[in-house]
Amino acid sequence: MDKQARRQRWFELLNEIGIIYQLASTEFNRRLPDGLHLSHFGVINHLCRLGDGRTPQQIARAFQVTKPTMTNTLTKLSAQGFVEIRDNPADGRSKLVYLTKAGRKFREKAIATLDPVLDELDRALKTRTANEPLPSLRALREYLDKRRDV
Amino acid sequence: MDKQARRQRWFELLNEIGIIYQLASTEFNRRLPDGLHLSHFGVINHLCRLGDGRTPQQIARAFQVTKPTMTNTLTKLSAQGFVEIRDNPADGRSKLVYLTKAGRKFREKAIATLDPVLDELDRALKTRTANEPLPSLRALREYLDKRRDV
DNA sequence: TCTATTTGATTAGATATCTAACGAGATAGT
DNA sequence: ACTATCTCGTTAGATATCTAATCAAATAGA
Repeated sequence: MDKQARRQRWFELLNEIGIIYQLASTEFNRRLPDGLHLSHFGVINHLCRLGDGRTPQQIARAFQVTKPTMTNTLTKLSAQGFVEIRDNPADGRSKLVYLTKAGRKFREKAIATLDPVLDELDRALKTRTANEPLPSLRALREYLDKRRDV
Repeated sequence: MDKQARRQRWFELLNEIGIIYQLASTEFNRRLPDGLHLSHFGVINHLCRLGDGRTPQQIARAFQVTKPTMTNTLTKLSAQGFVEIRDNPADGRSKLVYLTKAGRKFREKAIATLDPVLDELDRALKTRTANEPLPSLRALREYLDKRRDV
C-alpha cells in the first residue's frame, strides 16, 4: 500500500467515525428528556462513574471542551438541580462539582432509555462488531489524546 | 457475556467513537483556513468526489443534518464563492449546487493541510489500527443509517 | 379541474459550542 | 515582601446546529 492509499484509509476511518457519531448522538439526544443534551448526560455519567467533587476545569479537559462550554453546561445542570457547585476550600479561584440525588436519578432514567438502543444494536449486529474495533479505537483515541497536550 | 456486559461493550464503542470524533474534528477545524469549518469542507469534498449539481436536500441527507443547517452552510459557501446555487430547471421549488473553481482550489488546499495529520497517524500507529476497525464500523454505520429512515 | 396533501427551501428563534478578554486568586522570582 | 506571571472561572460576542413554522411548487384524489 502506498502513501496515498494509507492516507485514504485513515481518512475513511475518521469519516466513518464522524458519520456514526452524527447518527448515534442524534438518536441519543432525541431520547433524552426535554431540554437535555448528550453533553449534560455525559457530565453526570462521568461524575457518577469516576466520582464527583471535581473542578469544572478537570471535567472540561475530560471531555475536551473549552472552559466556557463547561461553565454553560454546569449552569444548566445546576439550574435543573442535578449538580451542586461549591467553592473549593483548597483554592479560592476554583469550584467543586457534586452530584445531587436528582442528578443520580436522572442518570438512571437516561440509561434506561438508552439501553433499548444498545440491545437493539446487539440483536441486529454481531457481537464481533462491537468487540473487534475496540482495541484499535482505544489506541487511536489515546494517541490523539496525548498528541493534543503538545 | 451477559446482557449487561454486552450493553457495556456497545456503550464503550460509541463512547470511544465520540471522543475520537471530538479530538479529530477539533484538530481539523483548527487547521482549516479562517472562518471555515469541517462542515464546509465536508460539503465541498462530497460534491467533488460524487459530482456536483445536487439539491440542498440531497446533500443534507448525505450528512444527516437538517435542511436549515444545509441552507446555512450553503449560504456561507456561496458567499465565499466556493459554490454556485442555481434554480433547478426540473423542479421550481428546488435548487442545484455547483462547485466553482475557487471551491475546488479550496478543497485541494484543505486536503494539503490535512494530509500531514494523516501521515502522522500512519507513522505513529500500526496500519492495522486503521484497517482493523473499518469493516465493523461500516456495518454499524450502515445499520444506523437504515434504522434512521424508519 | 380543483382542492388537499406533500415536498423543497427558507425564516425565526433557541441552544451548544467556540475564541477573546476579563477579574480574582495563586505562584514564582527577585 | 512585592511584583509579574499564571491559572480558574466567567462574561461577551460569534457561529453552527436544532425545531417549528412559512411559502411556493408539485402531486394526488374527487
